[in-house]
Amino acid sequence: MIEPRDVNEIPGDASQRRRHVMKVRTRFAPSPTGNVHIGNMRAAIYNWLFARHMGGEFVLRVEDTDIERSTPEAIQALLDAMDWLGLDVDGEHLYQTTRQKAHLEAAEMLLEKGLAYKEDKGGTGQGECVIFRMPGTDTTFVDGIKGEMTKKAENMQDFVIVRSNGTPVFHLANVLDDIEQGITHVIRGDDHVENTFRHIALYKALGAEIPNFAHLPMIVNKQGKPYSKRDGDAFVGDFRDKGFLGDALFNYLALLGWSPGDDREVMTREEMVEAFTLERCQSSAAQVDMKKLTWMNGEYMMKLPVEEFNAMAFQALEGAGIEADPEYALQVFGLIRERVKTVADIVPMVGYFFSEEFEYDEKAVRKKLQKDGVVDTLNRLKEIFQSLEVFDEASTDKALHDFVEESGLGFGAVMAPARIAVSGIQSGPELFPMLEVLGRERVIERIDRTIVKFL
RNA sequence: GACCCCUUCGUCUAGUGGCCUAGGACUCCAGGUUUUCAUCCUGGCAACACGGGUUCGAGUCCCGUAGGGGUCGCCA
Repeated sequence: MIEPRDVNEIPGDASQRRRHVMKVRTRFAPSPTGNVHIGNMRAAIYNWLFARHMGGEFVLRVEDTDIERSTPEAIQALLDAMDWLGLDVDGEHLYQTTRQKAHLEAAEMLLEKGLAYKEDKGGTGQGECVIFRMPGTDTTFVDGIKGEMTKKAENMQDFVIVRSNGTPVFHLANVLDDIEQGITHVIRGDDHVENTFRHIALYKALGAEIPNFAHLPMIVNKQGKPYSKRDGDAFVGDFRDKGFLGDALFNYLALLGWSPGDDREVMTREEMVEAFTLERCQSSAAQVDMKKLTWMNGEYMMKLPVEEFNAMAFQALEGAGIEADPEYALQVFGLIRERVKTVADIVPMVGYFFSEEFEYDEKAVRKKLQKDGVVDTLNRLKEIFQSLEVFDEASTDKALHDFVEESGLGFGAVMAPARIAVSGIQSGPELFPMLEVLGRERVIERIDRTIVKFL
């Protein structure tokens, strides 16, 4: 049996001390319920980062003891989410349901040693459950993030480890499985701090070496309360649906409660792995800032290889039920590529390229189109475009400039109506490349339609 | 209520006793670039929760106060 002082009383940073002694191994132990909370996912990210930084291993344990919710689909969703974020796992996954026998045997052993006892707790008549006896000594551990934590013996109570129906309770299963998987560092949410005192007692009773613990602050909403479904976007899937990139969310979440110590924010995986330490983690709660996430996502979007961007755009189109000629679509994507902040921006931004039923922005029509002279301008523009030998970016650009010059109209008085006539809105890609992609036929047709409809 | 923990700009953070008249990023505002929008550039607004100590010197150390959070299940 190894005494706790081995872990807690040697001065210096335990994680570094062990680096040379044993390989670091961290874990992610989610319940597969179909949705992973971002707080949990951030914990997974920190575990992953820490393991990679230390040259150790990161393993997965699926806590699937809730039979009703732990469906194959839910497990797959969990794996997909991890894959999306690029959290690669070492070794085989451990499914907790396969461990029940071992859990129960351990409980039996504790019973035999007198470290646990049976009782009908509270006299509820549910039958006897197995209760772990707290040792009656003060407990101290050094949290990798929060520092030294102490709990007095009188403030700790015995707790149930096997229910009267014979199933093991979380505390027992969790500790036993961490031992089984050789976990050296348990990095988890703040809500487990109190459990840690119990778990340490269990490790001792089981004669196992106590791992290092580190507790991450919670992610909270604007009111400072734990971030929940009510606050929206509480699950990893929500972010994927909103068009965020896995790499961007990873980077954002990594920085929510940790910083490399310098001014870097948009960082590569390698840079984050290199810089990550628990000592640099924050010990106070953090709020998600969607604006900053969106900004960061935009940074990642711009760096995305063209092929990847196009693949995502095609997928988005398909998802929206838009059928498009691939060649034409590719040209359209090129036009909007650098203006997109999230994948979800794509469809609303390209709608008018693929349909003649696009909407006209009312305000734009009123302010820019329904003015004296615009009919003439558009008619003239149409004639010019029709007469062009080649209809492309350069030729439309030149033609329009010439027209502006000879007519004495301002650029705004020509460009704005032209843009609205062909796209319905005032903002968008540069006008001339856009005209080229749309093609002469569409452009002229749309100008005609605009005149009939509004002027 | 008991026991633990937390507290720097609106938000994420840098800061480990002098380099801090507190730095960066996002947001917001103003100007410029782009004769659209987005981008980009420049500038600006904006914080050490409060009160006591310790010290020549405190955002940094100590003690209180206030506020916030977590936990107190045969949930995980």
